[in-house]
Amino acid sequence: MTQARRTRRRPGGRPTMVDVARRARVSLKTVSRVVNRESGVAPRTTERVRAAIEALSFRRHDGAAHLRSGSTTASLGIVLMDVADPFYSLLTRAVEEVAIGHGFLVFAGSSDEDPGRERQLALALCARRVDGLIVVPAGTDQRYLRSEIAAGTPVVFVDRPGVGVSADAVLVDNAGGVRAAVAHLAAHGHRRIGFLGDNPAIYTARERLRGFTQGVAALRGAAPDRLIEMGPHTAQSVRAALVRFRAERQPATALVTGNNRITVLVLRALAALRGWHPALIGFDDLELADLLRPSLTVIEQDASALGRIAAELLFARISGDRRPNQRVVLPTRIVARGSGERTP
Amino acid sequence: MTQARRTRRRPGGRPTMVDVARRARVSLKTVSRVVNRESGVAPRTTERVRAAIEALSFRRHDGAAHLRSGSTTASLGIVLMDVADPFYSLLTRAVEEVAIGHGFLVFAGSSDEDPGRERQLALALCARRVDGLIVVPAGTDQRYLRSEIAAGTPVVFVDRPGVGVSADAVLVDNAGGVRAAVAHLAAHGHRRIGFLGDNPAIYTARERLRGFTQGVAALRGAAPDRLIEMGPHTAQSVRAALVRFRAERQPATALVTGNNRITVLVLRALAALRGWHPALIGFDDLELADLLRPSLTVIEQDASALGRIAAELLFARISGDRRPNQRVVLPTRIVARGSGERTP
DNA sequence: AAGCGTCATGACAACGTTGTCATCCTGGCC
DNA sequence: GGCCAGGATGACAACGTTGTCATGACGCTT
Repeated sequence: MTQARRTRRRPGGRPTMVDVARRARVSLKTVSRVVNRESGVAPRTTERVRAAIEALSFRRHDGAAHLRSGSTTASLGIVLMDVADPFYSLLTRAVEEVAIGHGFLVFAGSSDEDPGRERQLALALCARRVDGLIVVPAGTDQRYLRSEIAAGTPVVFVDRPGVGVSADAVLVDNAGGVRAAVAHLAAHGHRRIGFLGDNPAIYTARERLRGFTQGVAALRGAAPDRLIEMGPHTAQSVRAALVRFRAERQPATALVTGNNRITVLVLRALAALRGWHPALIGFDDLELADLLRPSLTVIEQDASALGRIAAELLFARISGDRRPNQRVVLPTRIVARGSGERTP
Repeated sequence: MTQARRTRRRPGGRPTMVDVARRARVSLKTVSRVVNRESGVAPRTTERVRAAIEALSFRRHDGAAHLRSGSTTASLGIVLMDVADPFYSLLTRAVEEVAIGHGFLVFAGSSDEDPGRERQLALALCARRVDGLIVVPAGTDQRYLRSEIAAGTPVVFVDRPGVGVSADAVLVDNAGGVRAAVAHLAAHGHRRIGFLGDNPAIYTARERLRGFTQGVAALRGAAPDRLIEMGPHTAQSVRAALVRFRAERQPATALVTGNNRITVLVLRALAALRGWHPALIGFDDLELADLLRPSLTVIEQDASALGRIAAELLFARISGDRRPNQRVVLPTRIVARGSGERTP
């Protein structure tokens, strides 16, 4: 009964290897061996330990194991703009898929474009000793990651490059995508093309604007300056921009939108603004794009590939890859469905 | 120079409190006090320690701190079907929002409707000693969570109830939503209503089917049995079902779909199957639903509220709430936009 | 001058686990 | 019978941190 009392673990707490050891009448170390499937434990002993583990529903404390062995925490951190945004949720899923394949778990957090929150999240993840970090930069300064990288936590930037740190980056050819969209519209006879972009503080918004400017510059006789309206956008700002684009001496006959959210706002505004039907190409695909009338032509970017490649790069770094930092740029693709093929 | 050698930490590793202590010429404990903002450290000492922390870019190892103090790991786990599914990504975001408010981070993982993966993920999260678990059950048996709950890790089921365990659950009134949809269609004159549901192995699919059966039973003279087709669905199976529904002696004049994915498949199939325009109500909203023609009437469920309430319940448990297990059921709402108001 | 309270600081153990090394037992060999 | 190889097992330290308690210095009271 003394034995019984010693065996009883404090209620509410979880059993430890010591509890298991007592119950199986072996030493702590033998339990450790069984748990870690080390060789050199007699079958009968293994059996006893297994039974004790089962009876107490013991589960090893991974954190303690990691602390002692100094090995990996088998976890990744990912800081992105918004887990609920379809683009980033696809990206996250792809990262998770790769992580699971390596037996890793994923900590995810949304920065909401707030540089402070980005930093706070990233550093909190480092404090938990994640083995690697995937970051969609929100701020314009990632120097705070320098020491983490120096300390051995690899970082891969995705969708946008990090600033002030040298690390890998996996990006999309934003400018090229918009250039192609402009060329596509031009091929269908458009010369007056409007652009509604996101907040130019965001890298991708700047790049897409750059692509637009380049694309339009390549067209003879197209002067776009007045047909550009950068965000952040609301239903009102989009509507106002469209009204303006239409009221121009030579109204816009086609539009390019800088991201999903803006595309949706434009579609709604156009529906309300009856009687004007400019051609339209949106950046990034939408679930129901093919079911709209006319169905929506888009610049497709592969969020899954972005996440997958970033994760693979990260795992390469985690397993010791010391090659110079890479910058991978994924192509985009125009998916022609109708809205981009209307003629002026 | 002996000092210098002793101060130098092994390259690649992260500095520890001992390293900081040596550099600041104080004891380990004093560093701990400064890091944790404990009172009773002289300003000059605090300053020296701060400087050393800065110089070494020391960051506390949260895992070690948790291990020693036995306190919370300040992390939550969430196991759901698919992070990339808009419904679940909204839910995840809501959970994350509540978690951030408590200073917690979130581990997320997708089960993909695989019971084995659900179990593996959930137990892996427990092995990391998350302070609480939010689970969307994929399998039909969550008994494996009993010991975890007993050991003090609270679990909240969301979207679907757990089986074989007593724990809180936050659900949606699936049956009620579909009943309301059927009533809505009936009010517009429909008596021949078809239902395309998901795999009946899934709780929500069963509940929605139940609501459909109840709703139709409440209509005089409506005999639906032949107008039900459960999944899992593909483009082909949906098309076949629609062809059948239309070929009936009394063809269906209205449809209810059991989830987003099926709604989209039905919309595509109907677009291809020209000339037939049944009324349609889909379960769960879609981003562009209002931009379709006719725009889509849906049974709206509040994924954010689901996640928020589940997380709040979980935090209540984490902070010691011992009230009996709760089952919260959130209402749904019919959002009438056009497709559900067509007359036969 | 002795005594005492307060403040700043440090020594040491402990959290749950794993790595290193020592010990013990068994059986085979000479 | 003595010796040794090798297998099974355990004792102990250590991972990086925090809680407990002890220590020493200082200033104040009597």
